[in-house]
Amino acid sequence: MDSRHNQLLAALPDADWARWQPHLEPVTLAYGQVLFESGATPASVVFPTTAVVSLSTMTRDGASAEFAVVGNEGVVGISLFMGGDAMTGRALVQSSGHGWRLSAERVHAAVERGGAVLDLLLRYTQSLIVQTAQTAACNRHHTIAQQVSRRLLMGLDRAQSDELAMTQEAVANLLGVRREGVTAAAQKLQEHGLIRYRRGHIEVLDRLRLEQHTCECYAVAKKEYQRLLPLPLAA
Amino acid sequence: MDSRHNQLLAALPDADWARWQPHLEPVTLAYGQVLFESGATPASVVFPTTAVVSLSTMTRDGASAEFAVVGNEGVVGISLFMGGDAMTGRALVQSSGHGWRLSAERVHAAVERGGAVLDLLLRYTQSLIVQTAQTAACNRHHTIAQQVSRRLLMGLDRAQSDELAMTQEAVANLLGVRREGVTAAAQKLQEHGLIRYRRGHIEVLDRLRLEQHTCECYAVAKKEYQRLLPLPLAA
DNA sequence: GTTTGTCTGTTCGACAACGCACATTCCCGT
DNA sequence: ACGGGAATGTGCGTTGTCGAACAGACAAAC
Repeated sequence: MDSRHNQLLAALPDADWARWQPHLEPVTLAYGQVLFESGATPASVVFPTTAVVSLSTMTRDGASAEFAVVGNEGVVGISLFMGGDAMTGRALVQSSGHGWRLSAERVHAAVERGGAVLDLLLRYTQSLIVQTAQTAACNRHHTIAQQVSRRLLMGLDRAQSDELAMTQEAVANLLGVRREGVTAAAQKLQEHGLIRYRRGHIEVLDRLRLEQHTCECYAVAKKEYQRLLPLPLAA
Repeated sequence: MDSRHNQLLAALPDADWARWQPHLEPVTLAYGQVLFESGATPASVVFPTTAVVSLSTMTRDGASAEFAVVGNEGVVGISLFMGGDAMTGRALVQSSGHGWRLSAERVHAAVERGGAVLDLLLRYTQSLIVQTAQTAACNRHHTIAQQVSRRLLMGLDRAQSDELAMTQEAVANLLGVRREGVTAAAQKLQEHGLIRYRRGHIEVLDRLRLEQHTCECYAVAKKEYQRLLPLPLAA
């Protein structure tokens, strides 16, 4: 598994890459694993390659709501370079896979050095803010069906195949809605031939029509990421 | 109006303050004014002193949802130091007042210089992320009454008095709910003696009980701000 | 003091999502 | 091959919010 399968790592200038590369440690992330707990100070950031991580806030009464998804396009643990060490919100592994870990110490050093690395991390953070803000609006205004579609597409962008290994209940927990609501939405999507699912697996058949079916929140977040972190950097 | 009535400016180390002070221009912000439009590149950041600014995302069909509030504790236009020049989301003046403007050029220079100034701006940005993420969860799980209370408290923290100059319809637009819902919530709050209102004015009578009535979202965001930007820095 | 426009109060039906209970179906491991 | 457990399907009644329409009531301007 190439380290540079993570797009942020891939976008590093050669000099910075050379500095980091010896200190990147491979990590295996398993579904359900709590990567960082709310309030804790992470010992390192994680650049996912094949794993997908979900960031969510918990409410007093036990409910939760995802506000961002991080896969091989990003990094988990931004609080380490934003200055406040502790995370707010929980980082939960949503899809098993791999990633690379870099110690807090190295991250801090990179921030002090500044330059292209810091610029990259900050740009990514801005895209994360946009994603979060868009999620807030989505939670307010859009139907469950739209949100399910959005979430599937976001998962797909970070997956290696057309198939997501997640149950409807898992989707419901992420969105913070009832499982039955997700079931109903999934049924409609399947009737229309946009997806096909079986216990714990959701396959996207017609990505284009799924995008049309979704609210704009998906496109807005994706577009903003592409604007802030254009792929040419990764080439 | 003291420049250092803005808490971020007040927290600057003397050396940095000396560098910035000659270049801060006073601005007057009027209710309803669009400070930054979505997609535009701001020419400067604004540090509010008495004004209050609301950050919101617009949906395709014209609805909107506020995801953060910025007053004298923060700065508007973070995209200028985060690297992507353009803002996503609209910055709307919610309460008339004053602030200080600093040109994009100076902001960029400060980022390159790094050090305490950058650290301060990044810490503030992290608190903004927390506020946004919490808003997302709040939109998902909490009732209109709770959200109205939360929003009143957030306005109060950034106001100079116990009275907020805003109509119920304005509150509804911010939250992205119907005006009638806000009316119902305000009535209950008034019955219980927590607030008193008349056309376009809302006075908070019992702040403590209002805080108890609200969801935790208010406290979470406030606490995180205080953790990341403790007041001693401002002394 | 009257007018005008804005703000607030109140109603109705409609609908999305909720909470709960339980039936069914499929996968997986032994 | 088959049983157990997890995942999905379905049916209630209930609640919260919406959309629209209109009545009253206040404040500022003329």
